[in-house]
Amino acid sequence: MKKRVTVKQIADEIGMSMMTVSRALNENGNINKKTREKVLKTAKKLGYIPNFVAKSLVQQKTFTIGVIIPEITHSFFPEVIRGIEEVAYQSKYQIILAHSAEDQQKEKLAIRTLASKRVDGLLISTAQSVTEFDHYQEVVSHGLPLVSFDRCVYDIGVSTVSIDDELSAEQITEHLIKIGYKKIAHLAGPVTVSIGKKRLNGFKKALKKNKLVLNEDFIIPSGFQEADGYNSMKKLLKLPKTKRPRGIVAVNDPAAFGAMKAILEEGYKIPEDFALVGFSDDIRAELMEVPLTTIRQPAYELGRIATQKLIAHIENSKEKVEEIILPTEIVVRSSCGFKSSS
Amino acid sequence: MKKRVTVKQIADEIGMSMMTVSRALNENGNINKKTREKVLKTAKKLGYIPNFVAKSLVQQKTFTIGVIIPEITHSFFPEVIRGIEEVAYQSKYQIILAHSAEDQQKEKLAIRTLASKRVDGLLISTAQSVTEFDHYQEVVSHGLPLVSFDRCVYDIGVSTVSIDDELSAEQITEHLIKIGYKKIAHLAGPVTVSIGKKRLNGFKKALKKNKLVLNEDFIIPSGFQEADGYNSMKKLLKLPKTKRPRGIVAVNDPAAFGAMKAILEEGYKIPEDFALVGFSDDIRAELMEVPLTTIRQPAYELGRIATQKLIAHIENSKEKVEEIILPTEIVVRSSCGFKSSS
DNA sequence: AAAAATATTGTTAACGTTAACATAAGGTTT
DNA sequence: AAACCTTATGTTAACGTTAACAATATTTTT
Repeated sequence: MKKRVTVKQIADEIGMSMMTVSRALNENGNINKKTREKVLKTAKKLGYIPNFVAKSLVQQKTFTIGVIIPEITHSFFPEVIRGIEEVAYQSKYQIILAHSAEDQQKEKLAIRTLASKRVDGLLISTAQSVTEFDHYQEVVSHGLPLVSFDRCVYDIGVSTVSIDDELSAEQITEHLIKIGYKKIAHLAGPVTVSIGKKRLNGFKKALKKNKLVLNEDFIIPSGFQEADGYNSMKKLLKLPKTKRPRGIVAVNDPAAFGAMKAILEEGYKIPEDFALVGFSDDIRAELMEVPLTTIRQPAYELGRIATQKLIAHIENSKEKVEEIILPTEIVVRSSCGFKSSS
Repeated sequence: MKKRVTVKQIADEIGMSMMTVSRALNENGNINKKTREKVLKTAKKLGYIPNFVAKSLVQQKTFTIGVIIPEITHSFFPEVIRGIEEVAYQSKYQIILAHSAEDQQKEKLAIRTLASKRVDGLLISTAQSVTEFDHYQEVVSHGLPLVSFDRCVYDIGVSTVSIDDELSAEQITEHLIKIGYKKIAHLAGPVTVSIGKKRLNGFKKALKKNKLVLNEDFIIPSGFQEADGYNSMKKLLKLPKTKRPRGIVAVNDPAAFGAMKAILEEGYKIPEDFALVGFSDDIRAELMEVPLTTIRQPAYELGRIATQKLIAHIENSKEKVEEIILPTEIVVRSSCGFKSSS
């Protein structure tokens, strides 16, 4: 490997000080036009590549954002990442991507590593298995800006960007109720995760509002993965027929896909035997054997806004901590058994 | 923001030298057990977070890998990234993710930025619009390890990890021929990109091998996006009926989805009017209105292997440059019109 | 032409860490 | 007890850059 070219070498080459070269390369401060041209020419000639590591050390700033997501293969997250990347790019930040794979330990470690790498800020969507938040608190107390998105953490003094999970869950549950379903179950996410809890609350609220009794047995602790939905639905199908629900509200689309698989596998029909709705409008939702009624989340927009907020926090320590809520939309397809009146 | 805790502060606190503290924290070298415990305790007490930026500067190593991908929303890439992340994680590397959005300029800039950030290596899948490769050559000549994956660049002395695009394209084209189609068109990717060229070559080879004449009009310059496939197919559909192809080999699944849309939109049937095949087994392929016959690529595995190879290059400058080729599998669904004999 | 203002360049130290070498303390061998 | 290991710790310099201040050259003002 060639010896790397440094500012010093450029300086020696043209017989000037390092500072002058630095100034020329950064186009700041007062500097003679000719000098600058000479520096730039020499830099090019020698194949100079600036060393951001050294620069970061001096300036205490890396222009890097850490992004921690729980599951990159859910179509929601790549969309979010696209939004994140785009805004970051415009503001000259790069992103370090870490994948917690829904695992608390990995998430903790990722946070620590990213803090060590001195990212300027952190964007986190909480892993499913996370039950305590000391690790967030820790970095926050060190002054590292953090924005919590999608699966948020509240009350630790950070901005959050999400949709109104409770309201959306209420709406989609109510949609089932309006169609006429009365016995409705919820494949719930872990309540330690914001969206798990909020969607469950929304589900309950819809029942209450419509004066339906809440059957605790119809709240099935599940998870965010397809396999979770599958297993939970299998459990429901083991109930005697009269004790089974007729409508299913899954905590998200992957779980709904799993439930759909379980239902169809046992020879039941959707929506004739079971009405099913999901949450998040996964890219596959409209393509499933029975197209899935779901809630559309503005993933790309969410990524953009979370990043804008984070950069605002990074660049202005007085930036207000906010809970930002983005609008959703219910997408009615056939899995809920709704007959359009047209 | 709290003043950041440094090795020096720990050293002062316990009245020892920075070097001793450094040794204790890194668990290397000779050090008294008691001293080490004291250091660790003090580090914890003060809330010490090691500064990798400084460490990177000294050790000329960042434990960071740059990953540049052209389109994060194609389901292929998130899978690849999952593989990359996993292997990187195991070897204690982080990944900086950059999105070229199929744009040459962005790709160039990303490479330069990542080189400046002193990533230890680079993993690149070439953007669609890339026509020259100086920017690869440049970093390579600076001694920065690079592994080219999926959409590869050859003859610049870097390892490549891909599937056998030519053979796979030949196989899937031949599959159409075997079913009985003779007038087959190819929605081609840009030939400046490896997979564009290789898949086109495979297509041609299949025709030749089976003694079909190659109609140059049936090679439609297209692209990797759904819109590209849609537009190209629309063009084909404008041809008088007798001049139209009966089979369509799309350069990848998104392009095939676009073509499918165009075909169905005009009231034609698949496979009755047009047989259609794609490439890459996008997550949606099996769920489409007409399930798509395609080539399955081991995306996750590809990410893993590319990363293993890159880390090998990083950690051993004598590591052999290789062209690694992974196996594919043809996935026959209904869009090709194949009737299984069972 | 002296004084003042401006433009340009240079010097020193710092960012936080570790490599390489140096020293000291204690234990062993002969 | 002199010579020699070991083990533990310390010192100095370096990684590549820029901030803060200092100095000099040039231009403008009076």
